Amino acid sequence: MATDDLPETVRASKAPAIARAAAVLRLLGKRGTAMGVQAIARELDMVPSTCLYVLRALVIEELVAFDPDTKRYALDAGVLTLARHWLRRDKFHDLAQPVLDRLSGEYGLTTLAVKLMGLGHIIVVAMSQSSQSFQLSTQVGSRFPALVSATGRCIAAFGNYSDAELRPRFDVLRWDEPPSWEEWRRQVDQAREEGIAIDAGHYIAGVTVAAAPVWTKSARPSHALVAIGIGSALRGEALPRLKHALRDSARSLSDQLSG
Amino acid sequence: MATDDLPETVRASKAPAIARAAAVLRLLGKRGTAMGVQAIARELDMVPSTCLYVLRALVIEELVAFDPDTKRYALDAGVLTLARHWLRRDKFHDLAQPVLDRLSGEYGLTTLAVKLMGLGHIIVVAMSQSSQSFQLSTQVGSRFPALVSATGRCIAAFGNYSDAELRPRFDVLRWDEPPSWEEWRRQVDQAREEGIAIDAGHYIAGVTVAAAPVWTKSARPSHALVAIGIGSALRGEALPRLKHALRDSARSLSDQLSG
DNA sequence: GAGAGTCATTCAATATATTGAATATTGTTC
DNA sequence: GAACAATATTCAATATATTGAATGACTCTC
Repeated sequence: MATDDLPETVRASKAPAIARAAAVLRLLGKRGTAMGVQAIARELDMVPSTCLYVLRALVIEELVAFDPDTKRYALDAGVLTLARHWLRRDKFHDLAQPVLDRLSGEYGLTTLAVKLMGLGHIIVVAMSQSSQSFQLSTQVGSRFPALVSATGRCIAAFGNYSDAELRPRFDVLRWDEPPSWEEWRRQVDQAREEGIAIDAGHYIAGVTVAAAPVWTKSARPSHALVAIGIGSALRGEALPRLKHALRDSARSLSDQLSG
Repeated sequence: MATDDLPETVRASKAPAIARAAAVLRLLGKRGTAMGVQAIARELDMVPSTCLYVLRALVIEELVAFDPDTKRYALDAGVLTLARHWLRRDKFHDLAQPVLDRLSGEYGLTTLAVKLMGLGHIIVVAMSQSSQSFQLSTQVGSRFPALVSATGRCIAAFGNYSDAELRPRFDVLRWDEPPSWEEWRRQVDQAREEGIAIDAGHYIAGVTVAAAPVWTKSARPSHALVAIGIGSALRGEALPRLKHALRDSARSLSDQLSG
């Protein structure tokens, strides 16, 4: 989920405490600073006493740290352990990392491997940056809206979504230089033909982004490889070569993951 | 917690669903492989239907991924996002990283920053390895028993725990070359005098580990800096110098964190 | 290709987590 | 330093999550 205000999420579920707990964790993550029971409860529309019990349970599980002096709650290191476990067994992460390193080194840019989480958002699961490229800094675990930038065109091109599903999501995106809906649709079509999507300075001015889909077995792509280059780095000859390399790498990964 | 079989954890709490959810997450993390409802329920002594509802809630929160084909559940990338948030605002992590990098480079060894979670265990929150050192590989998020190795002596020396608390924990530790209780107590005393703890090949044969405590404000140290060197790298002159450097760095971090 | 065994899933009854008002505690203002 | 305001926390009543038996779906065996 992403709503963070937990209206139907809680009501529908048979385990609402879990939805509340997750919302608390996300809130504490977003804020960063430690928060009191009341503040958390207000933010999430929870009853303070309920919030307290949720927090206590999370403290026991070491997902939340409690400072007895200030009576404030913050994320605890337990979340790190979970993340490490995830990274250890994710096949895609393992296979993608060396590919990213090679691409980064060869073309002198930043590369990402992302997991596509439907139409909601994507999550960066691996990253590699060339020593020469400026830190177009993104971290593993970062989330971005699904339809933005090159990855967004990739999802739209290969996800078989209807315009009715895409349009409302598209309309709320934030770009440096927003494309019109028609323009974007054309670029999506082109991405479908070429097997790779390009964002030429729309998402971030002066930055070119390329994204190639990776399939595991389902009808829709589950992941994508992304390359990010400062505009000048991908002028002329370089971009076509990169497109080939990225597309081939993505295909190769798809094969390995399906087999 | 850590028991993972959730006996009193669930019963005592006012939000048992959260304890169950955490246990499920840890189990899925430990196993790595995707699991079915029944298998998870059996492992954790849960009713299958309850387990199903817990899993569904976790899937909605994107902490668990569900494969509709195989009907198996596994950790999802959402845990990454939480971890990233934790790393972003943890003051200790931010301050410790450059210190670790400097120490690693200067002495050609692997350094860690760990968070001390009471007498149960410690969690690695930052790491730096010198290019020349062999990968004494440990990852951010790794957990170790609290009392083992140099960190263990550090905790025992500065934590003000009674022998009655320490002994049972000590007796179940696994070492390459286990020290006797008396021997260990002497080493703990020495650590208290010197302000830094050493494990000379006990935990892992041929590997010397040093750990210096970091205080934030409470009576007990909250973190520690750790240096790990292949035996020969810390013979003779090198070890005393490293001890000084590590202790000074830990002191300096303590000051910065308290201020 | 039928049958047994396992698995995921549903459903109504009950044990229980959630609620909000009341109390205790903390921090703040004059 | 006292009184206030805001917060954390407790507690019993109720709305509800948990339970386990029953159903449906699946896979493996002969």
